[in-house]
Amino acid sequence: MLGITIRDVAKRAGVGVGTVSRVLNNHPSVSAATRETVETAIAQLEYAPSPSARRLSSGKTYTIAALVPFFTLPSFVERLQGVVTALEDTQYDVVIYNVETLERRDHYLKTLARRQRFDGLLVVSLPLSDREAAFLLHSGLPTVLIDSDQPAFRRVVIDDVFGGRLATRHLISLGHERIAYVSDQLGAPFGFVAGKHRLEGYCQALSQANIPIHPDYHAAAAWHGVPEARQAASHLLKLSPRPTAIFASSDVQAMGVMQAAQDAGLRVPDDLSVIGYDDIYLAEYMHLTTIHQPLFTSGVEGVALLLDLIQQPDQPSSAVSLDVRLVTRQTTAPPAV
Amino acid sequence: MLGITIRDVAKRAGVGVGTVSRVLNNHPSVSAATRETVETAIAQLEYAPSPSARRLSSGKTYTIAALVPFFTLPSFVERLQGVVTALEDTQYDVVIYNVETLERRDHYLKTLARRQRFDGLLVVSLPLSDREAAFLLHSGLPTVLIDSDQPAFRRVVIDDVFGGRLATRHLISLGHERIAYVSDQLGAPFGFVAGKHRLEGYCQALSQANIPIHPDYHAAAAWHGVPEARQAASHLLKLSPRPTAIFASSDVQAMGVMQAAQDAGLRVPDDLSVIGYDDIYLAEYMHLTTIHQPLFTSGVEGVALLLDLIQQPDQPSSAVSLDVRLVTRQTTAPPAV
DNA sequence: CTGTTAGCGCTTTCAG
DNA sequence: CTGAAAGCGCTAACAG
Repeated sequence: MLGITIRDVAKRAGVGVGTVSRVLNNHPSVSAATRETVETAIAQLEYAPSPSARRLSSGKTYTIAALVPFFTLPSFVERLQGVVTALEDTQYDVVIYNVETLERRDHYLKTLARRQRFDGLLVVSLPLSDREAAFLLHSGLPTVLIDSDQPAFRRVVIDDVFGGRLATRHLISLGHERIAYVSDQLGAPFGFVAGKHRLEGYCQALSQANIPIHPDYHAAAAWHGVPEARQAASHLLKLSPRPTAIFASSDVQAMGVMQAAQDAGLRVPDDLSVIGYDDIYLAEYMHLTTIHQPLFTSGVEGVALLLDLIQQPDQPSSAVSLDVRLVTRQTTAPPAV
Repeated sequence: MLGITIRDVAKRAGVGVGTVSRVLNNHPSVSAATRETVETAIAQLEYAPSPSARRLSSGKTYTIAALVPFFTLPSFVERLQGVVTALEDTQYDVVIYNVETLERRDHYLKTLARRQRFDGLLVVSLPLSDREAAFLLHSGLPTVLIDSDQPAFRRVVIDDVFGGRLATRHLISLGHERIAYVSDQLGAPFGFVAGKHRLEGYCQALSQANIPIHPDYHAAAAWHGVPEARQAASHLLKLSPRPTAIFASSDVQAMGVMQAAQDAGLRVPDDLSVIGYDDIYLAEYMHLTTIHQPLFTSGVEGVALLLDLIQQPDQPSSAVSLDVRLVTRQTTAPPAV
């Protein structure tokens, strides 16, 4: 099995290497009989083609790269799982690059596009500056964006403004007026825009209901984690008048908010309503009311776009928009009277 | 930049391609002056060597494969993050294979070892049968096991029997005697042994404390998820006498247990103590008392072993054992009197 | 439909 | 210390 080459197979089958290559690649112009012979030889020899040789010769790598920020955050993991799963039945491998700092992002963006390391690139949830976008485009590496909205690319997008509106409207419909919002740093340092968009939706919903927007009711947590959101929410809960509901811009942050509520001796949803965003796997366990967005599916769709783009590189950019929806569980209720 | 080969660099620098290759690979026998010249040429031409060509020629792929079950379960993700992070500053890429069915496991095990697709393989948390072990060993692919204890391999192991003892002892020391255990199916279908080992430790601790082991107090959940553990725990909580404490064999399952407690109107830790296992990121948020095991670190250590093994393939098998420890939070307390 | 041949771009002896 | 040359194993014309 080791050291067996296409030449051995050719000899054994009594054909030329070209023919073996053709059956390997399902080329139509091989007679059934010949194909049969060759396949037998392949089986007998337990031959497996060398990926390296195939890559060099064909110029294709059968590998795509996925650039993912904060690998461990549940929402990114669920997207990534969609990617990995969608690629399972294809001939493509996926190599993962985890981005936790700006340096790494820049480093990867710069190096991944060089030479024929990959047939395609999937950028997950990472906003691209115009410069980076131009660079990638110019590099010729087929690239698809998931959860990132650069018009020059094929991409999978989610309407976070709408999601933010949905969340806030739900709270309003319950009778809340003092509604606070916990987000990340609104873009710094990676330029994530989801938090900003959800804020926008939040403001829209408030305005439409003629509820004044209270800047103090927006707290930006230092990071995307639980403890940071907890701290931000604690601050909010000390305000007077105290908000009766908090919209957290992610489910993970909603967990921090619920912790803060507990710290303050407030019961959810009796004393405080909490709504999250994402609907990660654990949200159900938390009984968390949240905005569901198709995380897994976004990965699957991204792969579909990319494979298509690899086949036909010169396609116009376009966006596939995925829907969000409200999932009502047990952390929201009408405000106490 | 595209289409620039080593030959162009050689011409530009006025040297042979061999010399360029040598500076590319930091071969010692290149004069400082020549190296300088070549490096300048490389920079001017913005040359980047073709990985495909390099692979074919050298027989090395600079890529390792990671086989991971249930990609999305937090404990596996944290191990994987250790792997990805440890590989960041090396020249190795990692491609991920997610295993959710026996078929996929067998498929991957069989195909990954064929030909020079990878320089090494990392098997995470997947027990290997003797047949599979023999197959991998025979294939010659350098393989390291993380959280799996096949003596024929280099591996990173965790003493789950000890961890189980630790958890149970903690409960006993608090005064509990009616201690139940929630696990997965004890091995089926993948043969995971962690649940079994933790059970063993549980039994040991009980015996040492002269507490009789009550078979009814062990419930095997249908899967590793929250709802399954919830159901298993619900069953336990209907027993009489009812257990005063439950040891869940993972933090995710502990969440299900806490849900079941809530369902039954029981307060944690007042009416029921709960201890988990793993200490995943969210455990702290849950205020969950648990057994900490070094998940991230196990990935890092596994990579170290593998890179070492790739350098020197003929090393004896050996195990690196990582420590577990008790982390006391707020879900355990003395039983109500 | 199929055999032959020329590379793909790099690494690595082998001389010198 | 360095240049020339022989592959690595496969794909893709090009003949036939």
